[in-house]
Amino acid sequence: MARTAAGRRPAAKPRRRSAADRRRQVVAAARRIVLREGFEALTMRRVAALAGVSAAALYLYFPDRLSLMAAVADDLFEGLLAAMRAAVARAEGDPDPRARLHAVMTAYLDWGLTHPDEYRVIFMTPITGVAGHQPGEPGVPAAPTGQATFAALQAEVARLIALGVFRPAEPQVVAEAIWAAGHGLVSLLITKPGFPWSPRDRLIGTLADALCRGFSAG
Amino acid sequence: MARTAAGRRPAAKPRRRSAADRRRQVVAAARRIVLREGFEALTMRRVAALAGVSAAALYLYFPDRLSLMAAVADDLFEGLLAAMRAAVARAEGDPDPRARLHAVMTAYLDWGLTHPDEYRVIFMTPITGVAGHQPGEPGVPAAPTGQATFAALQAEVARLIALGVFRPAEPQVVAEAIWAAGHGLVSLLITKPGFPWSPRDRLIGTLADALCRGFSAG
DNA sequence: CGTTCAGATGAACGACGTTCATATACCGGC
DNA sequence: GCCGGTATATGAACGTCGTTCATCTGAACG
Repeated sequence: MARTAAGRRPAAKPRRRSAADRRRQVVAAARRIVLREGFEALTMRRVAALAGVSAAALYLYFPDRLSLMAAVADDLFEGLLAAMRAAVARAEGDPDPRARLHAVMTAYLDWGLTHPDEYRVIFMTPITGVAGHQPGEPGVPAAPTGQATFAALQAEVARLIALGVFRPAEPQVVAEAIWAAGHGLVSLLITKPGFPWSPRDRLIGTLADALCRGFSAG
Repeated sequence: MARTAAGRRPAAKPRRRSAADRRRQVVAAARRIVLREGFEALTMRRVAALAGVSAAALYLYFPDRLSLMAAVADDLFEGLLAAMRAAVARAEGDPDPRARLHAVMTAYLDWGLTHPDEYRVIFMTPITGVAGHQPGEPGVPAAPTGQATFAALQAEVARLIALGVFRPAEPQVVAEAIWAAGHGLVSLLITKPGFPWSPRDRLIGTLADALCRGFSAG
């Protein structure tokens, strides 16, 4: 009953707001919650309240909470993708081809560490029923923006291999390994802040250098 | 009201079990739940029921749910530590010093992938209030067994550096990077089972080889 | 104007973590 | 042997969560 005046029904052109628009509006509200109140506040009731809808209405657009979070993740992915693209563009003219990969990696790590709540939504949201889950049958549909982000990394790796800078290998596997290593660093720093970590800069540099060296030819 | 006959009050010798024993009993019940019903079932009420106590009684031994989970994590850590020790012992006589590290790494990865629920308790339990958390001020006390596990990895790295197999570096940083990379692989495979991953064996081998090569001298 | 029907709602359900007044069982002092 | 004090455990309760459902509403169509 809170703000029905604005939210209940847009009087004039009522059905001009399609279901897809409503969906977007809900996702936008959810994103605002993550940004302003953090990961823990990402709740169906909270999202509904901020979107000016009842909690039950969310289930008209998303079958359950995990699907909503998947949509939010896809939305938040754009921030990460933009940061990585910007880093690549910045390193565009660098003569060392490795610098591009290094830029992509550090951009990923920096973004994750400066946006921990968003990172948790995107990459650390647990999947229900891990034990009985079948790989290859996604419980939640994959996010297109996320696929684009991984594709960018994979393309970067493929280029390095084609140039002979990296030793011959399947770009897919190498990209997955690099992604996993970076994700491990970010997620561990987020999940275990009490561990006596070495300085972050040193940690990031050590891991990025080791991976570059490890995949390099020669 | 279910099984009060057996659980409500142990009539005969109630106080012969000291507080520490009670704590252990609760942790044992929690571990059984993780093993038999999975991570999602690790609930205060469920643990209490299996331990034959009321839910409120848990708060006599643990200030909150996260502290209970920390104790469970320390308990589960022994399984991982044993697996890693066994792998090291198996590779004891190998002439290649890198083989020991390789054994430790693959033991870690294998254990995590074959015990996803336990792995989630140990390494993927989210910390409350990430946003405002101060690194260095642990929200939950560190698990001694966990420290021992990391120390084993660090010692392995230090030995490789001392032997000149690895290039000179601080063992602490290198061990952290290796741990992070391995954790990333395990946690991503657990959290994103829908992603079109390369075969696990190939993934594990690629990452382990790249890290070994990346930190090696020469 | 009357009917139909998708869209939205409030209330409710069961489960969760956590708290609290209450009751019980033990233990030292008489 | 009894008694009061104290630690220990409890059931009930609070507020919140995800989710479901009968009900209502208001636009669209004849």
